[in-house]
Amino acid sequence: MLTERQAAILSMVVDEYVQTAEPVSSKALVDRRRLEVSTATIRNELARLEAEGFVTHPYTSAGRVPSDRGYRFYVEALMAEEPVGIEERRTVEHQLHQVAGDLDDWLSLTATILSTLVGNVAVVTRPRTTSAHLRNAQLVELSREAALLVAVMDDGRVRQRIMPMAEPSSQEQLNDRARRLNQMLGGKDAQGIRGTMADLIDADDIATADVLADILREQRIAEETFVEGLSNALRQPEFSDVDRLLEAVGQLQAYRLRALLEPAVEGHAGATQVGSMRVVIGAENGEAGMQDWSMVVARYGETDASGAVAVIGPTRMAYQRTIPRVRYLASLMSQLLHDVRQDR
Amino acid sequence: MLTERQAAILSMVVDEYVQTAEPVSSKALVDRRRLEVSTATIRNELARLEAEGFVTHPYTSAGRVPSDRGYRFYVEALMAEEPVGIEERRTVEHQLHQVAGDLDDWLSLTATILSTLVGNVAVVTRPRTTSAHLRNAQLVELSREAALLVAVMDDGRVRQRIMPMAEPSSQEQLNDRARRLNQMLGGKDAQGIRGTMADLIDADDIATADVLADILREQRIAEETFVEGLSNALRQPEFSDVDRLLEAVGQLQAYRLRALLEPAVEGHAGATQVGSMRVVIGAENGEAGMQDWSMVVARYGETDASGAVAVIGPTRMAYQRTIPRVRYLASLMSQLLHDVRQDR
DNA sequence: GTTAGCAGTCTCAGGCTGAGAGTGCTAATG
DNA sequence: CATTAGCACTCTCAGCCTGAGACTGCTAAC
Repeated sequence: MLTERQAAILSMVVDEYVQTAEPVSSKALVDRRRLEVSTATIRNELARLEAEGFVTHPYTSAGRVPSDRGYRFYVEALMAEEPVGIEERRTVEHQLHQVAGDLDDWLSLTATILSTLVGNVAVVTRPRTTSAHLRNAQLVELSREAALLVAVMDDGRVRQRIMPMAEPSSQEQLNDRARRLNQMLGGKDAQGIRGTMADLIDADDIATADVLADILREQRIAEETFVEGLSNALRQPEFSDVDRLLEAVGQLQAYRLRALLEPAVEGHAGATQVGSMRVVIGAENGEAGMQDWSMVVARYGETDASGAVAVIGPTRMAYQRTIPRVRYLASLMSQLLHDVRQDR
Repeated sequence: MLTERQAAILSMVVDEYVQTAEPVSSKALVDRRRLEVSTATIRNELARLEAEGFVTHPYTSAGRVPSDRGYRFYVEALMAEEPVGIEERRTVEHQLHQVAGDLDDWLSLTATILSTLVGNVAVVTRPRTTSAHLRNAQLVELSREAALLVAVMDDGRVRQRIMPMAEPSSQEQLNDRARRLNQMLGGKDAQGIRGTMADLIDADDIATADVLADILREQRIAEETFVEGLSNALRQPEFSDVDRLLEAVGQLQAYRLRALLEPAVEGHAGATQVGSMRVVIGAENGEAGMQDWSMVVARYGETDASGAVAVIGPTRMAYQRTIPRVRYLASLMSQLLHDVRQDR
């Protein structure tokens, strides 16, 4: 459907536009790419590409800009990925191993690294298990009437909650209570705990079990989603106008991003899979107000506990660079997660 | 030094300018405030105020704008605080009691609430103790070779760290180890733990104690500082220009805010105390690039564990509203913190 | 199929202008 | 002596215009 030359030209248009953010003229292509043909020939080809819907015209006498369809074709058929260099890898891995072992640190650092690598907003979500199980609960004395409940879950979350205690108790007594609860509730998910609650007699035990079930079920978008690099993204020329910029700041709130990410990870939407990754371009995500945004998403983790690593930015995005880098960081996260979860 | 009328006029200029964000003309004052004198009289007074440095002129034929000195005088002598209404209090307290008991939740929610209340960026820092003490440590089995160390500190922090274990151990054994460590290290600060380490023999005990000391000493700005309301602040007319806006986004990074807040809390800088609070106006903070920003800061907590609640925004800030609201939320936080820490 | 050439289209920066908003000063007033 | 009317003067700002420049699309020739 596209001749070889047309494909080559489309590819150049995308590359050029991604780099300069200016509509690409026939002259620019001939000059900068040293083509053997004249601008008129290019113009003819561009006109055909436009007829097929791969590029558009902002106005009569402006150069060409890739359309969503153009980007899509580019990503699927034309693009040569820019591999993650050795030096780049070394730096990233060094940074990641720098931080002490804590899942949260890794997630947030990964987002930061990815964001600087690609110059756009990076989002990393915490791995979600189909249903979290209690690994361990502890009670720490705060005062005679209140204790701090610390719950460790098998998805790596650690959550704390201040619990008023009906019956004043010492740390010794709290230890006993925790041991008892761990014995009865350990390894169970929220439903399992609720099921066991009938067997509990002590009021504080029941209250604690109740809170534990709550915590297991709880999902807080803000805490589950690590977003970094807002200011990186905002430096893009597409936001040189204040309204657009404010609009962007609004759209890039954690909870909105989460909503955007969800379908992409699940694989609805027009998203197409490219080497285990999903790339959603422009209006392909159905979201209103997000028609000019693209998203590159990779899952990481295993089937029973997986999260997503993603980059979000204007459709004019360096897909060549972004896609391999998202894939790379997702694979690193998979590895880290695997190490943490090994032989349970 | 200022006549009563001059003071009244200055006050009106501030009020008017805060509201409209437009330089205030003599006519605007007479019209909107129904003054009994003519615009010419006002002009004379304004000229005198300008000679004294309380207001300035952006250009020859523009109205007047308060200077830092003008705001300072206004805050200290003229302003009538706008009290926090009953209804407002009710909503805030309702929201705060809504969330489950966890210090982090309160801190972040407080920042969010404060930000919406005053329409600027709100910053809340975690209470810092002179030196944190270990309250309780737990070890949870992750795999045979790794455990999750969960440390609860007396400043309310709960921190986790994945620990590789030299000696493979079951949860039972980890429990024993935790009990032993709590006995020896409980209640100690980083220094105390390092002092006790000589008494430990087991390699894993030593490694764990080492990490605990680390955690106790550790201070992470990102985790200690809750910043909310960026997009609220950016809607202010002073950021109608993209460069300024981007500049603002850059300045409002957590680590920068922390640097800004520190001296204000300590009480260096030109900051002056107003009813247990500090108000830093414009260039009074020495920071370059922050000359157009003001800051209202209140400490909360007790002498041995205190944090700060603050609002940061353009010098054109509704001090009347902001100051009482910052004070109010700081007092709420003090109360919450007191409840958590009672009779230790 | 390619290309030179040209007319036509559209944007954009820069200059110009008149309206409008304010001020500062002066001289008159109570 | 404080106040005020009045006026000349200053400066901004939005709107308009314009010419340069950038491209395209088409035509006709190669």
